[in-house]
Amino acid sequence: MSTSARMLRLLSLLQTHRYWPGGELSARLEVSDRTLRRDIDRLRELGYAVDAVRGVSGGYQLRAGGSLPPLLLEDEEAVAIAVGLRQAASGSVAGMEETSVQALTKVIALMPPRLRRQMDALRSQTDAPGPWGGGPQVDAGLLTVLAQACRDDEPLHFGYVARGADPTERWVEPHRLVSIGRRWYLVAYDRDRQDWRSFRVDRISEPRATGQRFRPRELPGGDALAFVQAGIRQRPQRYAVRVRLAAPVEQVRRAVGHWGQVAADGDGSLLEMNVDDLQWPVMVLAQVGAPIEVESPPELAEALARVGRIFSSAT
Amino acid sequence: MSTSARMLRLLSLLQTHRYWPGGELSARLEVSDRTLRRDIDRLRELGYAVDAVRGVSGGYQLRAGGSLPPLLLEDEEAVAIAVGLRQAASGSVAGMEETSVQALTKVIALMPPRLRRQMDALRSQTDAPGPWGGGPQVDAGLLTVLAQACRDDEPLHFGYVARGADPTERWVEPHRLVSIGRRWYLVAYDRDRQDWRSFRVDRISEPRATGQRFRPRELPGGDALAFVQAGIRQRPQRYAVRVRLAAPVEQVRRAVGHWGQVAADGDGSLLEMNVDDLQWPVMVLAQVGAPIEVESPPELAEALARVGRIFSSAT
DNA sequence: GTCATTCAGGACACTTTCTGTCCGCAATCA
DNA sequence: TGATTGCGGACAGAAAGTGTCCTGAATGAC
Repeated sequence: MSTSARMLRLLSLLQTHRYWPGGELSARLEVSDRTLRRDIDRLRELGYAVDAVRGVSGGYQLRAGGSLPPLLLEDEEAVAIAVGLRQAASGSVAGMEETSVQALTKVIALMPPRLRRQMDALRSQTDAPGPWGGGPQVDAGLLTVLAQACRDDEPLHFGYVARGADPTERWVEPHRLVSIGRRWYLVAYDRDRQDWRSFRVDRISEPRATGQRFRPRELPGGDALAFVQAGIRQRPQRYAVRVRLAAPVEQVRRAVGHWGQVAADGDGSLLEMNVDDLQWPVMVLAQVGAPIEVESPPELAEALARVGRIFSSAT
Repeated sequence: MSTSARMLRLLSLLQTHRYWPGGELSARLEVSDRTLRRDIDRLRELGYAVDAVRGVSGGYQLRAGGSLPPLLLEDEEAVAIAVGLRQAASGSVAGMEETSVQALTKVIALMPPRLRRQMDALRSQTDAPGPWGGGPQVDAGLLTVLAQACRDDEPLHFGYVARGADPTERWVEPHRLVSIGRRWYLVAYDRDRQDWRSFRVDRISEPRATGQRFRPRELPGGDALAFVQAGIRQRPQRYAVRVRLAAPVEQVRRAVGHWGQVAADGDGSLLEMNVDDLQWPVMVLAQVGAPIEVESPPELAEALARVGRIFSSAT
């Protein structure tokens, strides 16, 4: 076995069990104990912190060091990571979406097909929306295809349905993915229209990479996020929810999480949140289970009344 | 730079941008083009699939191969992975909990302190319970401490509050973590009581690893899962929810996700789910927003009626 | 304290690998 | 057709890796 391969193997061993007597390591790597010590030294020179314990039942272990060593993952671990990232990328973790997609793309691109199949098999279970799922679900598979095309400078074909328009076929040079709120946008140079456009990812269908490459252009202004924001003229109608609750702040906050602001209001609480969809606050209020006074919007009061009727007449 | 280090560097380069002209690579690694070709060959011998394109604007790229190459992650990517896995480990992804914890432990153990701090900083945002948060939230940080102690055979001190008992201090040899339903259990040998015990993780506090190690004992029967299941005599009271809804199956299923079974029932749907906590079905039913007929349990009907009154009287 | 165990690391001789330079060949694209 | 880029053999010198010594130091069992 070559030195490089052996070093990787050693790193892998140190990562899995964390604590190894030197004899065991040298046996597994089929080298003398001296060489093992040298290998350990090499790892240390590469910046990885390998601790050693001397004496009876001494041994080596990898400690967290200054930089993250190459992660050597078992198959299931890789799948778990991909699944977890997929969740994070589809917005279940605030603020991590873009980095998650980036990491996910990297993992997916390197995954052997069998692992990818395994991951897809888990998809039906994991992508299920659940009660909280509001708004169009983002397809993590789609995201990774787009992210990969951005990274590799590969031109893309895809179908696109613009707001209130007929389906069109696009042929673009993808530039960047941007996540705003709960939506994803692809900033790309449209080859047919010869101009920069931003596309809502949930309206993109059947992306086809060509395997070719293009020379990256420079986005005017350079800031993809600003470009997308400038493009969003009409925001979807939003509700500014403002509700008084006869329950202690703590209780309300536990139900709301970070999806809204909760303030004290006498003995009760004042809840404020901004949402696209009223089902969200309805669910929150159902969980709090305390008397409610809706200040705004009126639509929320109507929604509550409707659900109230249904619930009251439920046998 | 040593050969091993250069190989890792090359692998890293191939992972980040995916497509590189040979000249660029050899320049970055400060070696001749010939050596670069040899390095590429070495990678191929190690089992990594490196594609090459000849001719003008040719180059190299890493393809998904037979095995997952060592993942070389940027700092933010590592953090994203840790955050995503944390979510998955706390049960947001069904069936992946144990593997997620395993992968998470590996990543955390290798993370430099600065990344760990960064991750913890994100914790306040990501761990927020939100409207769906039913039941005690599992602390992923706690889980990784326990998982690591299991892996490294390190004895643990921790505080424990058994069901309906006073707080006690435990001194155990941790064996395995087991996830059942939405709960986590630690199977360990209790040194003071000199016997095997299973501990509910959400009742464990302040685990302290000692840095020592113990010689692993063999769990009688060998099956940690069976051991825990045998220990759970009295299950918490559960509700078998059975509800008829005047809404098409599709709509109901979208709201329910995989948290319950939905079947067609004439024009409407029949929803069945098993829960510990009735707030869950209440929220689901609030989202569906269709007329309801509760078959069981009676407690659900009461809960709905209570929420219905509150909603109806919300100004 | 004594002793066995285990990691640490210098020295040396030997082997192997690695590297750069040279070369002709093959594939690709303008 | 010619320019560009990857492929890979050959070769000699440089560099490294390796095993076998050795002594030292820390640790824990007795």
